[in-house]
Amino acid sequence: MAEVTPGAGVPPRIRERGAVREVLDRVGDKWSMLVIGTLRADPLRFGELEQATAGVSQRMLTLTLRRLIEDGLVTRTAFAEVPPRVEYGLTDLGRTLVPLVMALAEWAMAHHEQINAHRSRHRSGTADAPSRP
Amino acid sequence: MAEVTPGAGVPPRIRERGAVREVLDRVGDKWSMLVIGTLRADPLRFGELEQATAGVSQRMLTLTLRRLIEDGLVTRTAFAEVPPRVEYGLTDLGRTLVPLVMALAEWAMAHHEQINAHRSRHRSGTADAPSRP
DNA sequence: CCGTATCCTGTGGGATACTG
DNA sequence: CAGTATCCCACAGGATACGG
Repeated sequence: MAEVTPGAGVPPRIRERGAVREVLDRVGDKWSMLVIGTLRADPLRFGELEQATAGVSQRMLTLTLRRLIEDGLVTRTAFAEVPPRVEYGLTDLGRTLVPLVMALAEWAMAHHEQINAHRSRHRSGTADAPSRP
Repeated sequence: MAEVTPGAGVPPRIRERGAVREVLDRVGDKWSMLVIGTLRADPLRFGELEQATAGVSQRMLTLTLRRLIEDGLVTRTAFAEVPPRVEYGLTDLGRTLVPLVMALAEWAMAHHEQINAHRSRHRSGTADAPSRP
């Protein structure tokens, strides 16, 4: 982590916190990461993206894409054809996020069962928490 | 649940998607990642956590911690003293998330300026998007 | 000191219908 | 096909006040 950066008077912990908050506000929503992961291989059309990202509404897909385009993570290419065709793909910047998305996916697949188990245990019995808040 | 079993009828892409959605629903909120990152070194008391996680309200810190405890990512240890003392720390499972948080932090610090620049450009001029949706 | 309870607001996000 | 517009609800999350 860039401790070398001349942070002047700002402690690195604070800068890190702000940065994490920023990135979470941007890609921590319900669909951004999923869209980026879906586009990791090659560009897709709107409809393809809609199908691939099962469960997303047109509205949210549009909004998500707009935000990602504004942030410079995704490109939008409209072909002047009939019927109209639009393709979305990752920018170089967007591609730098792909490893993180994949890491997140791997972590999730590796541990979500364990998490669900632990959660269920708490929900039902609360068998092992004597000092329950 | 037998990951060794080849995904029967379910394509791996789908499982991955579901897992990503799940993990994002759990740690993709406003404070969870931040709390985990803050606890990465050693356990902290409630008040310390509140100060370290600048901007969090008591309510949200409580709720966030409860969810993390339920999911088995964080431990809560209450010492029967006067005045009362409570310490929160990461479980082994929680610790497996730390590298991801750090990676996210590094990505954010490396690219947030570029993102902000791109966003500003779009907000003001929209100088380079002829076919604006 | 460590929370919980209550109230209140903004907004994320779904459903649906319409346009170019 | 690729969106936009509108309505509406649920809930994340802040402020404040109170309990153990």
